[in-house]
Amino acid sequence: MNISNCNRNPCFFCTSCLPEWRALNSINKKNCTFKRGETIFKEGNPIEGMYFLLTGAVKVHQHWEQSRETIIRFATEKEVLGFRGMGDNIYTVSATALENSTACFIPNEFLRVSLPVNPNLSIRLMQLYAGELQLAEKRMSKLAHQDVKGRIADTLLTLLHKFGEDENGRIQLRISRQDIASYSGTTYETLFRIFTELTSKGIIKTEGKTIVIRKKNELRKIAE
Amino acid sequence: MNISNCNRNPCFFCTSCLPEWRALNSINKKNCTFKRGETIFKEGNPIEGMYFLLTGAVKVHQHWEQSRETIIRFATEKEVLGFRGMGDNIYTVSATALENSTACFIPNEFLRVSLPVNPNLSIRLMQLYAGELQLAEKRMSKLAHQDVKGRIADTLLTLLHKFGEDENGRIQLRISRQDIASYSGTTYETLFRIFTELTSKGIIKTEGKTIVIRKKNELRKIAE
DNA sequence: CGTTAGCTTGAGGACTATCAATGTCAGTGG
DNA sequence: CCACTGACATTGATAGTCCTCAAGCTAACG
Repeated sequence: MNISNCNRNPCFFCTSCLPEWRALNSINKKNCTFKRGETIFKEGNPIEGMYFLLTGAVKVHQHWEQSRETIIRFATEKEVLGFRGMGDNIYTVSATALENSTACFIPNEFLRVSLPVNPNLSIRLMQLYAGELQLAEKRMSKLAHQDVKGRIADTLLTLLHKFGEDENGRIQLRISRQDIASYSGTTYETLFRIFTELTSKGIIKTEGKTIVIRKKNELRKIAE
Repeated sequence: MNISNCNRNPCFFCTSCLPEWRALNSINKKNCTFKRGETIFKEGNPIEGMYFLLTGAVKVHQHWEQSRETIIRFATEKEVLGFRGMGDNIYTVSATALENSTACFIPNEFLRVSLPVNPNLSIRLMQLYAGELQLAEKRMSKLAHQDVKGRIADTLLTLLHKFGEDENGRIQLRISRQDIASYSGTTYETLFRIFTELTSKGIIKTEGKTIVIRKKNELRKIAE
C-alpha cells in the first residue's frame, strides 16, 4: 500500500503522509503500541475506529467453537485493520499482535468527516478493500478444493511473500505451528506430520520457530 | 444496496438513481441482457468496466482444474459485478447468468472520471466492498471448519435469504444441484446423498429444480 | 430403437481429525 | 541442584468423513 504518486489530501496511504497519521495518535489517547501476543481488538466489541499498522505483524482471526479458530489473514506494515465501512458497530473478528507492533488509531468520527470531503481517501480505501476481497475469494476456492498439503504449502508461500525472507530463505516472522495450522484450516497434528514430510524431502527446514524455505519451486508445485 | 437517504450526485445505488444507470446503457453499446446460462464475463479476459445488475440472478465462479469450479458468490438485483478497483486489467473470475438477467454496463473510463469528483459514489463502492469482504471472511472460516452437511445447510439458507421464498418455503431460484455443490465446496454425489437425508427427515423437499425449505430452524441447527 | 445426458446408488479407499500416550524443554521454587 | 509443572512437540492407533469410480437407471430425443 505504498502508493508512489500521492496527490495529497492527504491520501494517508503513502510514506509521505505517515506524519499525518502519526499526528492523529497524539489527538486521541488510544493505545497504539502492542506487545507480541497482545489483543488489538476483539470479536464482539464495539468498533471505535480503524488501525493503520505502522510496524510489526498481526493476525486477524475468528473464533470457532472452544479452542478452535481460523486465521482470516495476516497483516504487516502499512495495512489497515478493523474498519468495515462504517455500517456495523461490532467487530466480527479479533486482531492479535504476532510481533511487537505500532499502529495509528483513526476514530470513526474522523473518517465520517474526512471521507465525504477527501475523495482520495475513499478511493484508496475502496481499492484496498477491492484488493482484499480478491485475495479472500482466491483463498475461498483454495480452502474448498485443495488438500491439506497444498493449503499448507500455500500458507508458507504466503508468509514468505508477506513477511519476506533473508538470504537463506528464512521467513522473517516467528510464528507458532498452531497459527500456521489455523490459517491453513487444519489441525496441529496434521500440520506437524506434513512438516515432517516436507523436511525429509528437503523442501523446508525448521529452526525453532523460524521456518526456512529451501525449495520454493517444489512448494509451488505442491500448492498447484 | 437500496440506500434510502440518497444525497444525489448521483449515488447510483438507490432506486431513484436507476434511470441514470439505465441512461448509460444507451451511450455504450455493450450487451446488457443475458439469457439463462449466458456468460457475462470470463476469467482471463480484460476488464472493460463493471456491471450493475438490474434484474435476474448471476453466479460468480472460478475454474479449478478441468471440470471443477468454485462458485464464489451469487448476485441478484442491485448488486455489482466485475469491478475490482481499477488496479487489475484481467478478470480473475467468471460470471454467468442463472436466470435471464438485465444489467447496466459502466465502462472503466466513466468510473475513472466519476470517482474523484463523486465522493458519494466512492464511499458507496467502498462500503459495498467492505460488506462483501466481511461475507467472504465469514465464508472462509466456514469452508475451513464446517463439515459438508453444515456447509450445504448454510448454502441453502444463503440462497433462501438472497433470492427469497414463496409462502410455502420455495426458494425463488431454479438452480442446478451441481451449482449448489460448487458453492458448498463438495461434489455432486455427496450433495445428492445429503439431500436425500435431509428430505427423509422432512427438512427440505425438492420439486424438480426448485427446493422447498420446510424446517428452517433444523437447517440453522445443522449449519451451527 | 439406440443414444446421450443426467440421476441414483453402491463399494472402496484416501485423507484427515481425533484421541491418547509419551517426550522435551524452560522456568520455578524448594 | 533437582523435582515439579505447564506448555508444546512427537508419534501411533483408530475411526469417520467424503471423494472417486463405476455401474445401473430414467427420460428425452433424434
